[in-house]
Amino acid sequence: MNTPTFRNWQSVQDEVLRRIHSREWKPGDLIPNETDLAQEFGCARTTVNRALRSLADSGLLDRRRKAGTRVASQPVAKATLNIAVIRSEVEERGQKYGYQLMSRAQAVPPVGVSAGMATDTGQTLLHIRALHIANDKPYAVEDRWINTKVVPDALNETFKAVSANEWLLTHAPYTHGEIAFSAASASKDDSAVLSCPEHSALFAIDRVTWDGDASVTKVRLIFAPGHQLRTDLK
Amino acid sequence: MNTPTFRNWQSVQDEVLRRIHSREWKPGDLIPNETDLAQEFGCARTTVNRALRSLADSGLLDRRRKAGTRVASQPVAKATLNIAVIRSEVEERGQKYGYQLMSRAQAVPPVGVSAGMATDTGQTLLHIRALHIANDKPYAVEDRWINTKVVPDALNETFKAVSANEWLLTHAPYTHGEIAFSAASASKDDSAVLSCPEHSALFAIDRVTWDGDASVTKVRLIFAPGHQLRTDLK
DNA sequence: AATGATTTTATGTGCATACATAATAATCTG
DNA sequence: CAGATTATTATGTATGCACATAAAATCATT
Repeated sequence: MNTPTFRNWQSVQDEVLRRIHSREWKPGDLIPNETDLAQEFGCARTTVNRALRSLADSGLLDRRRKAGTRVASQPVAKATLNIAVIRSEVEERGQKYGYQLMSRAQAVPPVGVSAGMATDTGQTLLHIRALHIANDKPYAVEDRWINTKVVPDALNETFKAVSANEWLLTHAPYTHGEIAFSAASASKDDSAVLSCPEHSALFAIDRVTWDGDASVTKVRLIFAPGHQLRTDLK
Repeated sequence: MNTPTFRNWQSVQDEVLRRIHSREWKPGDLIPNETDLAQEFGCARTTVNRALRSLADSGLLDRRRKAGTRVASQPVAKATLNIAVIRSEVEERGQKYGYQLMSRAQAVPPVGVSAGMATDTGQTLLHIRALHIANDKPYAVEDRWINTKVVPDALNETFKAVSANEWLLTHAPYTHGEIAFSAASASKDDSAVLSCPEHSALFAIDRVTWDGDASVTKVRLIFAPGHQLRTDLK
């Protein structure tokens, strides 16, 4: 009986996955090199490379030049979160989106913020507080500082109709950023805005984005009780 | 003056990124097709393809056959979380890892669990509760149900020395899973184990993994107060 | 004008080949 | 024998070419 041929990289990937999964290739095992696999599968090495590279990207294989390819002994599960605009996020749940600006002011931020944004301690930033609403119920509070040295146009925007969350995406490009997820206890203010008991456990996202070595914005999103951030695991 | 040539896909990618970032190509814009870019950059179309495909993977470009490639109008930021074994997670922070099994029993789970795992309502599962410790302080509580129909070997394992978190990774492969992050209020039990006030806001991770259409395990991890899950944004 | 068939076009992929690069293994040298 | 040098090897990538495929655009037909 002959080995069937694998004509495309997807099917090669599937076969490799099958072998890993069936424990034919166990975690930590060295698998055959690309040339041998190509011969076995009846395809070009390029095709095998594509399949294996993709699996390595997703953390299932460890590859090193000369050392070869082995099945990851601790397959690091990678969960990819799509951080979308809040309006899209709400609408994707089939809910009606609403938005309300709570405050907008230029101010010198607390040191925690200026430190996180690497701005001068005395530098004035634009401070926005707003509420995102889903089906007429509070969804999340946005507390944001904008570096107007980097995004001067923000000063001409009222943020009454369009949220800073959305406006910045299309008006202020960024090169990279950091994001952190945590749990926060509802402050008196939070509880009032989100209409929940004080000290409720709330899900929080903190994010800072950068344009090169200058910070663009720092935002904290605090979600209404019960909020979950979910995704698939591969 | 001549356009410099871009000899590898990384530099092509960098150049494309530069153009997007400099707003030469704005969100929503259609960019030149691969053939034209290849000519402009002085490289093969394959190379351009590699660069653009990679950018599309990371969500910065939208590509459709015949329709062409355009800059994503709402660049969905993708945050990739590496969900590692807790021990590695702790050790990577330079802290000493400790582990303690709290309970291990076969039991019929509450309906919430059997529903989430799609097991029969009456089916007995293996229930593990354990504490993960960092620098001698409580780090996270693990509350786990294991489907012994899928992983019978788990019945022969005491989980006294090795955590289920770790054991399962090397002994029970999975094909896919779901993961959710949320905030939880500390129960009386949680607060005792994690030595924190009752009703503290705690960060929680819920995860279910599957082997084909059978669930392998369902776990809830509740972290000590102040825990953050952080990653870079691209 | 609505419908359906056909053409065109941009991306998607496979292959053979060549060379680059990193990391290990083997060898040489003082 | 330690340390430096060189060879070997597996992956990484660039290229030209061919063909596949999805989807938009066009044309033909009713």
